[in-house]
Amino acid sequence: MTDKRIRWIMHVDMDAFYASVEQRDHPEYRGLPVVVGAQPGRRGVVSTCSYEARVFGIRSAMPISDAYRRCPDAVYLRPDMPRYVEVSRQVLEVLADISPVIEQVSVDEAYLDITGLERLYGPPRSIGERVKERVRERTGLNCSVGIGPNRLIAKLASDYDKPDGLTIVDVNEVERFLDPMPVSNLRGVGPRNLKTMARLGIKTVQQLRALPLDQLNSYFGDSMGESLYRQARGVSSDRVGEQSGRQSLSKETTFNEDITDQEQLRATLRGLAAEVGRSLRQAGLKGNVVTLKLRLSGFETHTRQRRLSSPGNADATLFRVAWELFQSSAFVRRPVRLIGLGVSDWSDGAHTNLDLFDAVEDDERQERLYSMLDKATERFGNGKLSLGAPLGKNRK
DNA sequence: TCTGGGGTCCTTAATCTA
DNA sequence: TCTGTAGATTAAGGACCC
Repeated sequence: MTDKRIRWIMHVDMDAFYASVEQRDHPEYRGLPVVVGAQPGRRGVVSTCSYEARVFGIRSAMPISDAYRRCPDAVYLRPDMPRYVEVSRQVLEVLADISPVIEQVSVDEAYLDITGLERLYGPPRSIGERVKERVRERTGLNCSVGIGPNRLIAKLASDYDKPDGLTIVDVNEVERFLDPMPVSNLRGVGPRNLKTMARLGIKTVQQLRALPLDQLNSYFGDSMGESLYRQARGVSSDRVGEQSGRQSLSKETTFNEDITDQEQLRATLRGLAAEVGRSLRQAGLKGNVVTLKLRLSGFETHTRQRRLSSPGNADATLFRVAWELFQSSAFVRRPVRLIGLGVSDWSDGAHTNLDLFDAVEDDERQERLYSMLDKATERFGNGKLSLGAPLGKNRK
């Protein structure tokens, strides 16, 4: 039997998280516009900025050059992720003390299922106040809290009154809460879908709700159509803590100027392969698919991927495949703005003797082994080579 | 005009396979 | 053996999120 009780879901969102941590740790920054993100003068965007910086029109995801133009005297800082992760861990400890059903969705936000905690802590508002107070005591930082019957409403509620807000939406108030809201607040409504909405004359959730499902499907596709239909009615999952784990792992880098130098690209890709390889090994993961990402001048983006003959996480393997993808692409002589390397489709633990190759630490020797294998494959074909598990059959 | 990095999920077209 | 087809898988691109 499924539990049909109305649930109370809480969403906790740290206010201007990175910037607030910096202001907490550096009293001299308090009261000043603080911008955390790329270094001014280089390519990049704003990660987070303090509320003082927002007065100048600076926002997350804004090009750093734009932010600098708006406020050259702001404090510009590079993100210090290890410190933010540490503070995030402290916040999570506080939340775990309140409810055992908890799900961290990013470094600065989390969902809690607080259903049934009323007997312990009082009504939802008291629980929200308790969370805010405890987080402030433990970290010295403010957060915004939203509480509602499901994840969507909780999240919109925490956004509703920022910073330092606490918004509770009862199940009977959901539609009234949603009605005046701009559709851009809904999940999946970015610049593109917003344009389509504008063409249809839809600005608010109330207007969106007037559209029948088949019409939404025809404008936005079946999947997005259904999602919008449900969101407009305040319908969403109330499950907390069912994370599916990571699906891919990648590293990428943007050059300060577009480059064509093959040696520099090769060296960068080798570095990325080493970083991805290290992260994979730390996580105990091996992937079946290697993806090369290229962004050319003009922001033209392409990916090329190849399935490995056996799951891998060795630096040299990742580099070799990615470099081959690059060289066999039509982009070899084009100026490159960004290059990235990713790995996905985790193996279920199947092993082949190719693992022996991957275990060879010396990159040059490993590449020689692989080139010998490639030549042998050319001459005899995969089927004739005895390499343990059948090649290309390691899929789930 | 300018658009990072690291992800997820969806759509579509091409290709493989029963 | 050839051919057509439907469904699954793969590859690429894109929208979006934090």
